[in-house]
Amino acid sequence: MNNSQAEENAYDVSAIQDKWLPVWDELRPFDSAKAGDTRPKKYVLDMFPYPSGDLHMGHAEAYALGDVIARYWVQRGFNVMHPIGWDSFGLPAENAAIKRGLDPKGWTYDNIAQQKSSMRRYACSFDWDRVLITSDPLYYRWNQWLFLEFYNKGLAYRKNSLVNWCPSCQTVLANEQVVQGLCERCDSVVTKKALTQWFFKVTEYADRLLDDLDTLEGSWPSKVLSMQRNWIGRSYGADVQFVIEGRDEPVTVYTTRPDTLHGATFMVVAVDSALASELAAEASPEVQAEFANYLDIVKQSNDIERLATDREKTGVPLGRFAINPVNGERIPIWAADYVLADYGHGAIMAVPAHDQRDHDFATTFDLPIRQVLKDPNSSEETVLPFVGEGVMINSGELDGMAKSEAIAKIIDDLTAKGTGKSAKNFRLRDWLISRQRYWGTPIPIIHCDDCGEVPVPADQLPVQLPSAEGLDLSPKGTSPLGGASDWVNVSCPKCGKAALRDTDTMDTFVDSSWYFLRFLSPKSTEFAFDPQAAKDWAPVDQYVGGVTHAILHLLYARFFTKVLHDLGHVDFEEPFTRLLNQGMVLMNGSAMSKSRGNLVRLSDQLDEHGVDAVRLTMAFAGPPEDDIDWADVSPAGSAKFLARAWRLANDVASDTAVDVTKGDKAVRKATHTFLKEFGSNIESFKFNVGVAKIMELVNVLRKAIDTGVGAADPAVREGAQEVAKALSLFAPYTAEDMWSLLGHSAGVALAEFAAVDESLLVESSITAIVQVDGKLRDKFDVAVDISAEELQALAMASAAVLKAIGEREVANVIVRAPKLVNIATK
RNA sequence: GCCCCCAUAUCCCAAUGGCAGAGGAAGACGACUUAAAAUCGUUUCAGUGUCGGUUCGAGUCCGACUGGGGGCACCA
Repeated sequence: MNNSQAEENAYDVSAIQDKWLPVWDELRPFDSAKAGDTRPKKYVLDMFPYPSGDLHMGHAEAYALGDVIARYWVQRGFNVMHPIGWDSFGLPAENAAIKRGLDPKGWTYDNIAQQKSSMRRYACSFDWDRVLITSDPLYYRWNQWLFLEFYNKGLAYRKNSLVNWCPSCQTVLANEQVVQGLCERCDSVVTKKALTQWFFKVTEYADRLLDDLDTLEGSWPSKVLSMQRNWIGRSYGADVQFVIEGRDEPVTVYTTRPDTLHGATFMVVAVDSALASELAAEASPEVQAEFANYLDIVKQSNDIERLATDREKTGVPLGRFAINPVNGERIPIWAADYVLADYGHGAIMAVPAHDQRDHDFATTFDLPIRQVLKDPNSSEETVLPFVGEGVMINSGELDGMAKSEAIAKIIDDLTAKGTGKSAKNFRLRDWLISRQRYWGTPIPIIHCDDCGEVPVPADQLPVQLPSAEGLDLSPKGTSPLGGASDWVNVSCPKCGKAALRDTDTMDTFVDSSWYFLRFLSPKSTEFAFDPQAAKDWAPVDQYVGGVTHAILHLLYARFFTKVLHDLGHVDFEEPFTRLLNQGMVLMNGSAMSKSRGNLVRLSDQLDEHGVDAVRLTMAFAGPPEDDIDWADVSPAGSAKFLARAWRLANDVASDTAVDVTKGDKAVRKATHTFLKEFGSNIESFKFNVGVAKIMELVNVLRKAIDTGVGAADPAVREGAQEVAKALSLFAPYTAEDMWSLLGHSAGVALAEFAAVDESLLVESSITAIVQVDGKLRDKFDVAVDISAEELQALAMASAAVLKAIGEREVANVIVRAPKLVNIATK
């Protein structure tokens, strides 16, 4: 193209990008803290990124979709807070630093700068005055403050227990970070190690975390709700006490099936529990030796082996006996690894006739099996184990009862005798938060020989991370901070004697559990977050992020919010009112990730198609929660459409001052039909449908210009303006340039949509359809206010309809005036 | 093993229980062009995974099945 006229009329992606970025930097359309802003407030939040490199296709999708929502509400007249930050502590920075011999800090902040610059180019509608970086002392100081708030409430505590240990990362892991027995980060087989570690008492909030999910029904994806429910895993049953021969204290077991108590023929305790060791210690030397040997074998196995479903049951008898409280029967006690030490009481009553695992165990070791339920629907002998609903047998006065009746009765009896009570248990465990690594928030506790655990006084916060210089960061099972002797050795805040800092750092999920509150006042040195700002803005109205965080992050953030509520810091109990989970971006069916290689590079896509086309493609590909296979979509097609839309603005031949209400009615109707539907499409996350509606309107306007009312008709200007505004959600550069071509000053992102003129949408006639037995037989135009009788008469007069009815007798006529008549025949 | 979600044209996807097609991609044809690209226009393409049920009427609701995806899983 060498003709200057043609150049002026060409849609030039990179020129448009270069033109508008600096203008926006000046205009700052997304500042949310302007003095005197009276617009209603809305808080839209995208999950903040981990700065592991430049932005990738996954970020591009997430931020494109978050932007659609944030920009939409701005153009609906809201003051939208849409902040961004970086979740910048964590192992990848540390591992990269070790590999390259760099400070994790340098690597992290370089990546942040890179991502920030890419976000600017990507035209994210972030409020750049509200940035936070979790590895800044300004931020993590408040992690420490929160830790101490939790500590003072008894919600942060240290205990020695068997914990998940990743031998490769050389650190402990939370339960949530162990996936199928593997480390979620490096896929190493996780082992168990007895260590003294810090925990947050999530279990104290288990009931509320579960019950309050009901309040999110309809506002969060049902998938996330069910994943959280599964994870918390509440079950109801009973605690039952068994007297142990030769032991003063009885042993309590938890069961969900107290109705089967008469069928308990042995007891099993977790081999790695303190109870098992204690019981074995009083047994014969042979038993002790056998037990010790078995415990050794179990300790050497890992979860992968332990969880293998087809594995044969193992265990050893402890030579001890328990007394069944309902029938006085003497039953043997075994130790086995299929019973978990940290669930319930680490001991079970085994009912082999009605539990698959107990049945397997009894079969393996030839233990007695007693049936106490029979299948009421089968006259034949019940196949054991029978776990369905049945009728009680062999159970004394319970005989003949149904399950629920028997459960109620036995709990009453046990309670009366003081040998049991109803109980519930959770799958959820307390959250292990200490990590033996460098790049994280130091735990603000000092250990003193005399005073024990001493919290760092509030006025001494933050406990700053010492410089990585001179520290050996390589994983060795204890925190690298232990090597910073100047840092570790302090005097006790209580007694002044020599004491040591806690050298562990916090799980980075602590950082992300409350960051949405920090955005309210990200620079405050006075508060973690400004309480007044929390009243004004929080909770988050719309949260956007990947389903990968369905359990971990979202559960922890909910927990934090509830604790903060109970501590009086916030007046709400759920952090995220609405949640949108976007899918993943795939290439030919494969996930793109750092470990598997980024099959498609975002920067290449942006260079090739432009920012707008990539963003539009993300929104148009399909429902946001579905995965996008990049091989199935067409960013080139998006670019083509954007050029087509842009040319409309270029073609409009009327003035900004023109009275659009004088425009062509049919074109105006198309525009206002669009306006009516577009908003609800966006609000219900049907972005793909919203884009299709824009395309439809563009097609109408194209036709109007080329072969219809012409480029000068005011209705064409009106339509083109609304196209520019709507396109601003998806393709901000193109939209801004269109807005400029249409004669407006910069800032289409702040231009509110026109109000729908309902009078344009009123139809005078409509196409009525006539079905015979549900099949379409005729259609004709009728007045919208036609009566049912008239419409039926018209339908019955139709030759096509009469032919379809033929000789049959009409049984029923359904009339839904003015749209439909259905004639049912016999 | 238990629980949840999904299945529409060659592909990606639309369709308050009421005409299966909004939109896009790919394909074909035409206009413009010396030609191509770009652009504009026209156009082809399925009865909705299978079986059964509810209904005047089912892609949509219910049940079973098949296929795909996801969650939980030795949690007593």
